[in-house]
Amino acid sequence: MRTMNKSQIKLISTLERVGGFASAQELYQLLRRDGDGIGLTTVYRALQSLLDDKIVDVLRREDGEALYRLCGEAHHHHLVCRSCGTTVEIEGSSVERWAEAVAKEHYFREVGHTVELFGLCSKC
Amino acid sequence: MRTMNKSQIKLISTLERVGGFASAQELYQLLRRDGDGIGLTTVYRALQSLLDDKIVDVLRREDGEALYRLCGEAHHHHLVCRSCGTTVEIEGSSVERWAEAVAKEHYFREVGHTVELFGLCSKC
DNA sequence: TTTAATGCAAATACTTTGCAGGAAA
DNA sequence: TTTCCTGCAAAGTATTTGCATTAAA
Repeated sequence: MRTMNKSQIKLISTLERVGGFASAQELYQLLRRDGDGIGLTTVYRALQSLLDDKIVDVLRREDGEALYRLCGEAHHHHLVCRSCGTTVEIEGSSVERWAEAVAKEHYFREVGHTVELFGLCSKC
Repeated sequence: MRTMNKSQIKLISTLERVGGFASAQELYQLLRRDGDGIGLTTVYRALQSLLDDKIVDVLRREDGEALYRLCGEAHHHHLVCRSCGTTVEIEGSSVERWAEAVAKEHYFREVGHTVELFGLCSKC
């Protein structure tokens, strides 16, 4: 069985609290605000472990910053407003199947995909 | 009409030569290899202008580095080997339609999308 | 004691900015 | 001259790593 240390557990519960996805820097700020004396390095290292153990997923914001979220829930993608940041979760089963097919066609293995939509929401 | 300076033109032709997408750092290296004395700053600034003028598109590599490519050509996506970097261009008309539909459904405007597949190619 | 976890500081890598010199109009 | 372009150096941001200390087993 997997071992899981305190920092990793803290990060998991913070990610649960956040509900969606958050960057390492944001998670760090949230924990510090809660009075936790955790260091930034530890946050990065714990996220890396969680990533290796496939407990969290990573994707990139438009500015290149890494965003982490818990896996396990139905895999979905996001429609993000590039002005105010509003995020809508979207379903993408058809995309999933398409990605699989393309990978197979080109003899690629272990294929993951990045599908994110960015635009302006109705308010912006 | 849009003005376009020498650096911007150099970058456009380099991007044409590359055929696909390339990072600012890569474009800089390519130009230097050709004996061009261009500076990295200028590469970044020219790319930013081309981006503002919607001459180029930007997407993110898995490690967060920005990749630029010319717009206008048939819009397609890529299947990238995360080990050796081999890139296969893939067609994605179904994805295009899906993205459009999702955007409309949520009243989003000016929606662009990022769809990239990363995996291991047959050689790796 | 032996191993794993932590934090600080330093190092990386990409990108942006301030500023002064140079080219172009 | 006046405006735009350029590059160097410095600053900024996210992330990683070396190392010594501490906590845990």
